[in-house]
Amino acid sequence: MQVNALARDKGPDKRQRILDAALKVFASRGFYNAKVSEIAKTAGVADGTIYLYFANKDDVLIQLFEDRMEYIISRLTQDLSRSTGTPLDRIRSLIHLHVDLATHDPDLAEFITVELRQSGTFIREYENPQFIEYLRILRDIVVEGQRDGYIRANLDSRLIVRAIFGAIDEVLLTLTLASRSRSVDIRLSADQLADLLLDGMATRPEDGVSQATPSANQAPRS
Amino acid sequence: MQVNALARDKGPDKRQRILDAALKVFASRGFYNAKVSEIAKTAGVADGTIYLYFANKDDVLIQLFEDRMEYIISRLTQDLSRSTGTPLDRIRSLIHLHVDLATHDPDLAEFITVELRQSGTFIREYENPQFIEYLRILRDIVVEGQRDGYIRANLDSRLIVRAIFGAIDEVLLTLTLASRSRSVDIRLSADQLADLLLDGMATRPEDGVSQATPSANQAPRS
Amino acid sequence: MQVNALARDKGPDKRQRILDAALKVFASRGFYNAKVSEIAKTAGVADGTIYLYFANKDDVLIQLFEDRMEYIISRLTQDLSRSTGTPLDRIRSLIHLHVDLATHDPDLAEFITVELRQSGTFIREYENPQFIEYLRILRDIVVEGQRDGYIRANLDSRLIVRAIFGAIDEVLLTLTLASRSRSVDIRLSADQLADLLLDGMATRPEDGVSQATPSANQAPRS
Amino acid sequence: MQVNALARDKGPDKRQRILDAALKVFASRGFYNAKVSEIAKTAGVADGTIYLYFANKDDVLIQLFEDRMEYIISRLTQDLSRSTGTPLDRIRSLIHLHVDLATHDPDLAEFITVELRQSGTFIREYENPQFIEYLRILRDIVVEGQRDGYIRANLDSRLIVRAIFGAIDEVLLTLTLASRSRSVDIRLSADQLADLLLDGMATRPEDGVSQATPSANQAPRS
DNA sequence: TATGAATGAGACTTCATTCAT
DNA sequence: AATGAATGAAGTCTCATTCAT
Repeated sequence: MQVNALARDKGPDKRQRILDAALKVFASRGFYNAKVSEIAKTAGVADGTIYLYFANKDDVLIQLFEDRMEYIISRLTQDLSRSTGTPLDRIRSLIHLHVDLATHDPDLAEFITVELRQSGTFIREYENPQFIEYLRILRDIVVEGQRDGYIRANLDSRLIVRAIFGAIDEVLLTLTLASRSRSVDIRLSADQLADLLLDGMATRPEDGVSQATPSANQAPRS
Repeated sequence: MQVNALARDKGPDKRQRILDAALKVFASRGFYNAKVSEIAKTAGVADGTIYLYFANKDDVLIQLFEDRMEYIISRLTQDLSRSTGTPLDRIRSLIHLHVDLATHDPDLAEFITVELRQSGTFIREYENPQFIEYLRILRDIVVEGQRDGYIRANLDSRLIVRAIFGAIDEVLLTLTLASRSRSVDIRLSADQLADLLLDGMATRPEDGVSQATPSANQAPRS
Repeated sequence: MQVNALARDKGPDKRQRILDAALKVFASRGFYNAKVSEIAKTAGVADGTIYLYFANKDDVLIQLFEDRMEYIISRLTQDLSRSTGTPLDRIRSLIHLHVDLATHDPDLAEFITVELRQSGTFIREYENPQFIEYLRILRDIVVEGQRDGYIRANLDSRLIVRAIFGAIDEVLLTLTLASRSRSVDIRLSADQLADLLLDGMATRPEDGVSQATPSANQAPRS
Repeated sequence: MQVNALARDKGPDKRQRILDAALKVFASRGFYNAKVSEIAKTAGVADGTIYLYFANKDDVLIQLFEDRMEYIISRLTQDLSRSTGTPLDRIRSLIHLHVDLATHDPDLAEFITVELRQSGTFIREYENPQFIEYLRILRDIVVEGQRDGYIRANLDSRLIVRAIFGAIDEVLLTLTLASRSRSVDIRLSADQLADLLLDGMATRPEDGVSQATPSANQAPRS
């Protein structure tokens, strides 16, 4: 009788199918150029069906955000809980996770990267709780790192967090767009990005004449 | 210089008045929610007049980009030519310039920050030459810095450039949105951001006692 | 009698439950703003069930009309057969019956009053046989009254019928809408309305100083 | 420059053309079945043009009401100011006016007759000020007539007003619909309706065998 | 050049109706 | 007989763009 509970009759749940389709369409056209009818066609449902699961087009965007951010956060939480390293190690993990996610799901990367910006302008009142949660997780690591002496305490933790996020975000956007044409060594990029953010771009005395290899750049743990 | 301060009725240039109006409207509503008629009203011209200077709404966006990026690049070129320091100093200057610009023209900051992202999706074929030029300038500094040993050569220069831009961009977005409510010490942020990108967030041996952290907590490195 | 008082789950008759629900919804929203799904919910059935009993939404309206008009006509026939008075007395009875019905079932009053008008425009081809029957009954009384000298024969009987109906209809609409807010003495209104239609509003010689009481107004008084 | 003031460039004002078209379409299809595009086509304008003059479809209905009721009220006021007779004479004038109007503009008659009912349900919050004004004018006459002994004071003036309006309204609706097929002597109907409402339908002693002529029925005769 | 009323394509959304279960 | 998720036709309304003045 009640097919609501599990609802796995036709593929992986119609709501999920619609969200998947929306991700694809939003990523390729952008939210405003995406037509509801195109999402419907991509999802293999009728136009009206979308309105059985979502209040309107905006709501599709919002729920898609929440759905994907939730997934990202759960993956992040998993990875971090497994990580036994220093806060710096964990930030490196976080960067790798992002790069991995973007590699496996370029649409998601582009979507998050492009549309997240608009959410400031688009729906000013929408507070985007999942993204705030994401920033909070990252900030907790930074604060812990500052407390324990791994991270410079004279830097504002919120600024660090934003800088990290911005750098990752932009690099991912570039890589994603680039990888659509030519292949890029994304894993290498992750390491370099982590090096840059953790150790800075300036050379150091101990770097010697011929700069150290990436691995050698890591916080000295001899 | 900006002449929109006076903006007499038959203003300095109708085209410029329209661009100024577009900046204001795009910043507050976003490109897609901005109505041509609102730009016209803000500029004090008739709707049709806009089409005497611009091919269409997209073209207003593009020309606004070019106009503002040109201005930014010219400011940047000036600042850099004046600067006699190392490439690292010049990057620090660049960061300060951005923060200054954003402080003086929050609309511009929000516009660039938000709409630039879309230009990837929005007009895929539009190559955004001014932005490319901007990245080129920054990259030249980085490459020079790597050649002269100021910047770690094992980092991909394009990645460095993107990371710098992403970090600045995100921090500016945050600061701009935040400053609309509460006042923020933006100049301090510029310095910290430069410290972070140039020197990294990890503490170093030579950081010594000065750091405000419990020295005992510092990453064990013996 | 109305059985919707109890309306057990497998109620008296699903068709009747739907009609009762439709009356409620049509009265409160009007036919065009009423949603089939709302009727279904009110009736406690599934949307699709309605189409087992009715061809479409229009058909619900039509059958509801016929159902209620049939009821009104049967009540009317009863009352009139019981009445031994003159045609004028019977018209007075008819007016009272209407006012009584409207008092006991405001939804019905509003529904008939508002939606009947549309049936002229709405479904031009629908002849509304029950309403025609209603008018025929009223007309028979009038014609009889004219034949027997109770009613002025120089007035067109169809016009009299329409005028009576129109006056009742409008007064009921007003009373119904008004009574939803404040309480109104509806029975008194029925008497006055009958006085007006039967004896006219102009004073008469015999009315004397203190106008005649309603009961004294009854004709004939030769 | 400003063509707004007079705006008589293209026929009798575009707003008026749209209202005229709306009247025609609403009368023939009813409000809910009327399509905005049909109004536009009938008016000879583009769909979008309608939204330059009206906020939405509902607004067209409301403004049409106000426009036409204003016209009716102005005609009514003229006629009544010219009339030197008793309140009863003036009510007779009012009835004649209505019948004349309906004769000359059947669409208007049908529109007012059918759609006015819905305005109770349709837009409950809309108070329909013009109609209220109309009722007020009629009621003033009735109250004056009661004060001066022409109209029976034991009848509630509001009820009289509603009964008069209802009777006129219904008779007009019938006549209008009927006259679309066969020709009807409408002027005669006006007289008879006035006789009925003013003097009632019951015969009177003085009516004698061959009922009194309309003119002889006029009050007062004390 | 400038205007701004007018245009009309096209998007979102609703909801009566269907049909597989 | 009953369900209610799904359908998709169709309507309202927006707004970039045009063009007669």
